[in-house]
Amino acid sequence: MLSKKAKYGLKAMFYLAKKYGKGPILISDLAEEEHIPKKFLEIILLDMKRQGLLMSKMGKGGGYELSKHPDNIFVGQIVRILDGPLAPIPCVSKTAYARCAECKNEKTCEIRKIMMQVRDSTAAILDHTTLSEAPKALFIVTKKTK
Amino acid sequence: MLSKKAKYGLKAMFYLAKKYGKGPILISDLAEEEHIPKKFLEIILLDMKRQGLLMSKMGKGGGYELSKHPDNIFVGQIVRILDGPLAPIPCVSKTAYARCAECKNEKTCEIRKIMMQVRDSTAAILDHTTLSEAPKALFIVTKKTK
DNA sequence: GAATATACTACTAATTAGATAGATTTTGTA
DNA sequence: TACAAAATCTATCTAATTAGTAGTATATTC
Repeated sequence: MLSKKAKYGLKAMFYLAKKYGKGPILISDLAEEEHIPKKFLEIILLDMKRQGLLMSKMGKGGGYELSKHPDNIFVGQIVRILDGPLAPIPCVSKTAYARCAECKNEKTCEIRKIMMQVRDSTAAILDHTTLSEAPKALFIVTKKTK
Repeated sequence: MLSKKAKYGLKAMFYLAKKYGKGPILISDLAEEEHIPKKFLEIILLDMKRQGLLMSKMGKGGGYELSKHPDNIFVGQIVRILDGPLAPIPCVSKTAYARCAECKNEKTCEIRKIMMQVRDSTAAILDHTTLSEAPKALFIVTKKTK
């Protein structure tokens, strides 16, 4: 499940993508427009600024804007910043691998094999989709013939 | 993220699948073999019995076993019972749809479009994989040419 | 230096995850 | 029929995470 934090963050980023090139946008405006609690949004935007996706300016005429073109910001990056790794279990994460404490044999673990597929397909979607477009990736599901 | 509950549940189900046809298995044995806290496992198995995936027998010689052939039990069912809907956001769930409170227009929501894809690919994997096999579904990712 | 913004610190409330304890019911068998 | 083994039920409990709020500090512009 995507947290509200990530959902709000994505909403905010898509909003800023639409306004890209028009100068800084106020947190207050963004919060009001997208129905996001303002103080919560502050935290979210700050997170993304720290990770380099946003620029901010204080004082009059200030606000937030994307630090690069929407074409170059992927949805996967945003989700990882706000919700952590995409992998459903840590033992299949590429960005935050961790062994399962109770696992007897990682190589033969059926759950791991399955969740690896889930991770890969999710990552393929989110890491090919940018803020400027509808999803690029196209998925074709076929049955493997035994 | 998959909860520990779901991970333990899957482990237990794969274990019972291996023992299918050999009569009831004790919770204690299962817990010990797979390193799952016994009392927690009780709850998990009971959940799955209530949903019809397991049969149990009380008293001496009792225990748990699959209620049908492993070929006919899909990983997606188990995950849904233990962790709820597969969809990353409620507005793309097929089994538990709910509108997002803050959403202005569901039809045009970019987040929704993306998460719909994630849901569909996840479901395609989990609902084509049974307890008796390695995953059946094969995923091919291609870039949509604009 | 006043007004306007973000940045930072520090809470709090609600929910969920991950269990544990102990009593009860069912069943096989001595 | 009594006993022991096993699942089942009831009732909590604690810790972590999520979601959000309040108030203060700091930077910028006019």
